[in-house]
Amino acid sequence: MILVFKISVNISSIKEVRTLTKNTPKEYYMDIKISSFPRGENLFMGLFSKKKGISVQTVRRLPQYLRVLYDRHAYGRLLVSSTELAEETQVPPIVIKKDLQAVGAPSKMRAGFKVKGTIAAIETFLGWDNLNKAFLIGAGHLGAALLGFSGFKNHGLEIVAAFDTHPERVGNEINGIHVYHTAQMKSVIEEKKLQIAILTVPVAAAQGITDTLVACGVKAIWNFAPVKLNVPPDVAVQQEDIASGLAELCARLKAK
Amino acid sequence: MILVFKISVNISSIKEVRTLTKNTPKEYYMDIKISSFPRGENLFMGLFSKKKGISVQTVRRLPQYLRVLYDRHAYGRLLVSSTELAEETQVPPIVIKKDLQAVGAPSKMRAGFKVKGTIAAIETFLGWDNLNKAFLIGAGHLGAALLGFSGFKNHGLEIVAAFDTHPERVGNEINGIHVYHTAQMKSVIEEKKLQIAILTVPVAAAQGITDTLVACGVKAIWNFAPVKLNVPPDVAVQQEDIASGLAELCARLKAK
DNA sequence: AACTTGTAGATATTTTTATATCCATATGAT
DNA sequence: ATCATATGGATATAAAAATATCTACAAGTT
Repeated sequence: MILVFKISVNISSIKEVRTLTKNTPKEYYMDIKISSFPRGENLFMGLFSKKKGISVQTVRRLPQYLRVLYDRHAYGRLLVSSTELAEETQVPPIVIKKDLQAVGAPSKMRAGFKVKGTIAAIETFLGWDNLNKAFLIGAGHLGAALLGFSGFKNHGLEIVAAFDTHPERVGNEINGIHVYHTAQMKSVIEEKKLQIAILTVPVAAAQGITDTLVACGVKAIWNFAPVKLNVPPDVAVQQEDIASGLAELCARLKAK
Repeated sequence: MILVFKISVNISSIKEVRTLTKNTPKEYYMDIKISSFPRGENLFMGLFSKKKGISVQTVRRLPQYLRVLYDRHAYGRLLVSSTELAEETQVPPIVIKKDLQAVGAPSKMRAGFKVKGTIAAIETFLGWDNLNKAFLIGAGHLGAALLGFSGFKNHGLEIVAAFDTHPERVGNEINGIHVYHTAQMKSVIEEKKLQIAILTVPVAAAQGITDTLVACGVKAIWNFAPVKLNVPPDVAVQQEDIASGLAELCARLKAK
């Protein structure tokens, strides 16, 4: 059997072999790496197939799509195309297509994605189709802002308790959520079987409270304090850092 | 001149040529793509050199480093290694090293990065070494939280005015910042020559206010409303979306 | 003085993410 | 009925970002 290779190389990849003595005639070589395969007809297809998970970036974009989908659903629309979603979200249509395909959104050829099914697919993927009970620590301005945001109920999150140490805050209700003293945290967490914590306390208090949370068996912490928290590997920490966004804005502003 | 090529190929890349007639003997070929070059000695070095900008991810990490650096500086430390920064920030040391090299942070071989110089390099890069005047629209809970955050002055941002439409908010002072009525926005912006807007208004109002901002010549909008804003290309919009973080947390939680 | 070690510096490689291309198909227009 | 067209599906390519490797060096240790 004769194998005929069609090779096209970029001449700049040629390297001179280290000449040990001055009189040796020069030699050259280059390294070759295969990184792509002819479409479809490869003799050894499937050898390199590896299933991938869904990327973090995709996950972060899903809520945007969801908002548009809710809107279209409210208007009775049955289908929505990636092009249309792109106009609303300013995310490129190809990215949207791939994102939705990744979460298994149902579609109809040449027409678009099915609104209802796509909503369901995203909500299921994120676990937003049933409510998780969460609680908040630190009922200051930011904490109050989060407690006042009713949208969380559409996002699978129900904040059922808040904690603080300030005497003038303890005992209050914010948006119908009772503010307990932090000292009661352990008993309330265990009584209500809470697993998701929202941390909006000052930096100095964050790690100490985190240790308590971990001891209480909390499995997820949404941290708004600008410090990295030390937790055991089975606890998920989601870090929100306002300064990151500002830095990005400043860098973009400077670039102009 | 003789060129000697040393070629090593992965056999799975071989493809069969489409045989047009049944009797033609089979042929095979493969495509070759050069994607790496021998270290240092390439004959055509520099041909492909293209200077790259600093990545978005790097920019977003810079504030974290800055916090640790401020702390070390306060303790009188002169040098800090990427390893040490890694412990505090939980960012891999190699990433830190590359990030700091990218902004041109000064260092000392075998000892680490110079604390003072690195702070200066980051602050200069982000433009945080001199104050930009900003204003905030929407003095609700979230707005008040941002107005109350004194840390912005370390981040090159000085909020000098706030706007709202609620009668009970207009005329107040929050953390020393006066709340004007939104109707006065145009005149105050022009009088104080403001270019950076922080948008913490409800979704329904966001685009309308944005149009006004653009008309007033605002060049940067930090948007906390969960909608994409339509702006001309010369205006920078930085989108903060609380739901993205929540989605990421939920996905991580589900993966466990 | 010779050796060990931890670090930045430079580059290479891998992984992840985004974008492009091509195709089959369903829809609507002609 | 035929055709043009917009779309998802599948795949390929490119770009961005993370991670790994190797070297030179300076500071300590023996």
